[in-house]
Amino acid sequence: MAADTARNRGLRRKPYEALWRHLASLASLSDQEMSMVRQTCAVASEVAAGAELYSEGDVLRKPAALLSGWACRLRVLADGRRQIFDFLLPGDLFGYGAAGNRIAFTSALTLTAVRVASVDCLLEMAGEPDRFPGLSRAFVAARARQDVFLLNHVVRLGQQTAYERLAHLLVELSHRLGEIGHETGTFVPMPLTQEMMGDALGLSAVHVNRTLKQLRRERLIELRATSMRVIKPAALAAIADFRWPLPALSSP
Amino acid sequence: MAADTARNRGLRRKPYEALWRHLASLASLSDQEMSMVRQTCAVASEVAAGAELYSEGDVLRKPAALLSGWACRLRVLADGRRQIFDFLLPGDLFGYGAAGNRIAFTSALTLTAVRVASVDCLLEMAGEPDRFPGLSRAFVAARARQDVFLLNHVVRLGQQTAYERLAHLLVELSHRLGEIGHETGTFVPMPLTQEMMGDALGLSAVHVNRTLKQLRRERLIELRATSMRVIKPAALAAIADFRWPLPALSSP
DNA sequence: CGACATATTGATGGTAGTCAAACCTGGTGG
DNA sequence: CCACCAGGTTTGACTACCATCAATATGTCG
Repeated sequence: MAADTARNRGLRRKPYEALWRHLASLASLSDQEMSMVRQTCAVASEVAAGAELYSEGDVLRKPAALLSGWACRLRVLADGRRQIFDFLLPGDLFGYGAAGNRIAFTSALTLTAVRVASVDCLLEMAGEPDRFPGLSRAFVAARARQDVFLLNHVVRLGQQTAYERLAHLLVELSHRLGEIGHETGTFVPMPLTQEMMGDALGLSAVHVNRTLKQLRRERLIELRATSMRVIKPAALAAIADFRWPLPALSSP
Repeated sequence: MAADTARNRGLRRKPYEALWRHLASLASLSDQEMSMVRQTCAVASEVAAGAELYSEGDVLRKPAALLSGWACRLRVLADGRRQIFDFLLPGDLFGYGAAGNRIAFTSALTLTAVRVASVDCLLEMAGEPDRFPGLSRAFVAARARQDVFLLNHVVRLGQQTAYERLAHLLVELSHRLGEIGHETGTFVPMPLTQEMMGDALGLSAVHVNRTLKQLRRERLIELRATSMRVIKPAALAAIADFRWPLPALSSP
């Protein structure tokens, strides 16, 4: 099984670890809330790589979390060009609309085999800020975080060179992986193909390849088949004009 | 109808007309709600061109509507490069965060002199879906609309050529102006300089100029100093792979 | 092993950036 | 009234970044 090899290589992780770490990084959760998060992750389903999680125009009925594996939100143009809006990493929430909206404005596609858990019940809890302030704030922050990533993405695409774009994407992913327990400076998962990076960054796969080569030559990163190591995070961040953390979020 | 003469002259619109038309295009409003919208617009303040409406990181305390004039949301990079995320047109709401978030992730800048009205009270009404379903749905839809514009913007920047990007932007603006009473096919306001278009589309002002020239040569558009006429909307939309209207929004 | 996807490298061309100069146009003030 | 100026537009010449096409590795899985 692909899932086994992937897990054996890295640390053996509990099914709930990514979601738990992710939410905890967004707001402090009560014992009860943490317990609910763990319970939620107990029931998960496997989805193969390359499958559609939902499609543009769908009614969003099934809020969910990614427990393992990667996915992306994207749009496919009439002539087959693809634009990836953002990547979904383990621990990320998806499939719930902003502020009452229930229609998907993008499609979502798995990039690797993934494990998915429904978070219906967490989302309902988050709707009661008085009883569950932690979860409530975490869900608001999760959405805000996604909005910020999208704005950063616009800046990458509009203003940065291929070199800067790639640096920016890699630091961003590195930081996000850090939040779910992968220490920066070590080898972390990187299952994206160069074509996927190209579809996200508005570059051809060939040019992604050449640019990665340059980053490697300069000893800023090190690449393996499905993992990566950021050697000089600060240098990469400087190249990319990368900003982290998110602007502080107000409490409701 | 008073609106007709106003439209023909291109000026002398009622202060509330743009906001009223905009909200009405998003949801049907009750008489009471419409009356409140008009009252809200009775108190407005003038802001000069080039002023900051709010700044990245600010706490959003003053939800407002643009009654006249244009503005934009943007970010300025460390080295002075600017990326415009979207344009605010008369009738547009701004300065209220998504889903409980109260921090501005972008700055907002006026591009012309504008008139602004606080919509605090409308926003509060929108928070009571049972009493004010129309306003409530309109505010949700307004936010969803902005999200869709941002996603479209990513596609423009990532996948389209300068020619396509400009066509896409112009059709989008043309449609939005249509919603607030400027008939497509006639001369409509276009106060953007070529530099502003470039900052939005990730192009140099010089290249915007050349590309506009091409669109004019092909008799797709006609440009005056501060106004524009889209001669062949369908052709422009085809070039840009433009999609309208928004995906239908579900009722709450 | 053979089929297939992905990565790598080279050669070539087109799209769009940069630099620079000229040209409007509307506003200001002598 | 005209000179002047600032900001915006237009055009040309040159450059560079990145796409495309093509061919070869490398790797993975049935």
